[in-house]
Amino acid sequence: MNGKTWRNLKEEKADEIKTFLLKAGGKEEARKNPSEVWRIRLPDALFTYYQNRTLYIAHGPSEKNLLPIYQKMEEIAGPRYSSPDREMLFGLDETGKGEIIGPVILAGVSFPKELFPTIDKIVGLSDTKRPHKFPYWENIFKQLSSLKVKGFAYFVEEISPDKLRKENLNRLLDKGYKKIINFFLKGMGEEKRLKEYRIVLDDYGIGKNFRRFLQCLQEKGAEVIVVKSADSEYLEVKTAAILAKRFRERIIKKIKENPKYQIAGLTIGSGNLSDKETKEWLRKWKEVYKNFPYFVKQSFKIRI
DNA sequence: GTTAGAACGTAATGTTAGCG
DNA sequence: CGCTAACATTACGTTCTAAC
Repeated sequence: MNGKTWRNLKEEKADEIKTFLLKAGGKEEARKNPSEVWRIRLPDALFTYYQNRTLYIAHGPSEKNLLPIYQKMEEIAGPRYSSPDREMLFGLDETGKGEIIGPVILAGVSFPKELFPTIDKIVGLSDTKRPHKFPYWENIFKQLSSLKVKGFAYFVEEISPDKLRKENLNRLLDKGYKKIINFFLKGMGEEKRLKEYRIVLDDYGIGKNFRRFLQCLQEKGAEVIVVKSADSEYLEVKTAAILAKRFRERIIKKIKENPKYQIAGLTIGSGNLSDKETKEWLRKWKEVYKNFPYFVKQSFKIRI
């Protein structure tokens, strides 16, 4: 079973979608959980609407028959993301802040607004709020990469655990994002083109200097948006989040598969401290080798 | 297999009581 | 009066559980 999630779907819109699904041959089934509002089954697909306004779609291996239904649903509910109001969209996001293993990865993506519907199809319904195996991220990444010829571009920055030990995380994020933006500015040639851009990033606690830099971009004509949980509102930020995730997962995978970094049958696990395998690996590694390898964040103040 | 929600981790930053 | 330690809040995460 494959799943897709549609978040922040308003009650009225959900009602309209329900009516439409029933008309399209769906059969309403009994709620199986107090958090559910309704569930409707179509051939090879189950639509469940939850009280927190999430519509979850569980479907079989082929979703070809569902495409017209998705299309109709979008017509009813409107776009899930803030519509493109500029020619070019530019989103930034990071991943790996809360993990003890591996770097923090920053990503920036830019694409022309014409690609918005295409990218929406690729990442719009993808489920990024829970863990997935590497091929899940890789598959999305490959689809996005194929859009390079049509103007999709990305840049990735890495903050190593070593850097994190010496400097404030948020200031490193400031620097990393600035670097990414400058790289793009160079790529676009003329700053005049800033007028075509909408730049969106998450509010992680931006520093004064970087804020000034962003202000400067705004004065030069760019639309700059800094908001909390930007990835659920802006497609360009969600796309950047996926890219960051893919690059981080690739690094984690390489470490995990390296026999040099396995001990007593243990791998590094997910890299998060709440992962029992990660914690056990850290304990064992310290016991045997005393010092940790380069990819362990010494900045974390925990005793193992 | 899914959800919601809480528990459990980190870092950074905002707030405030109280000490010298 | 100013500084600082302690507490609270807000981000980022994963995992567990009850309910299907």
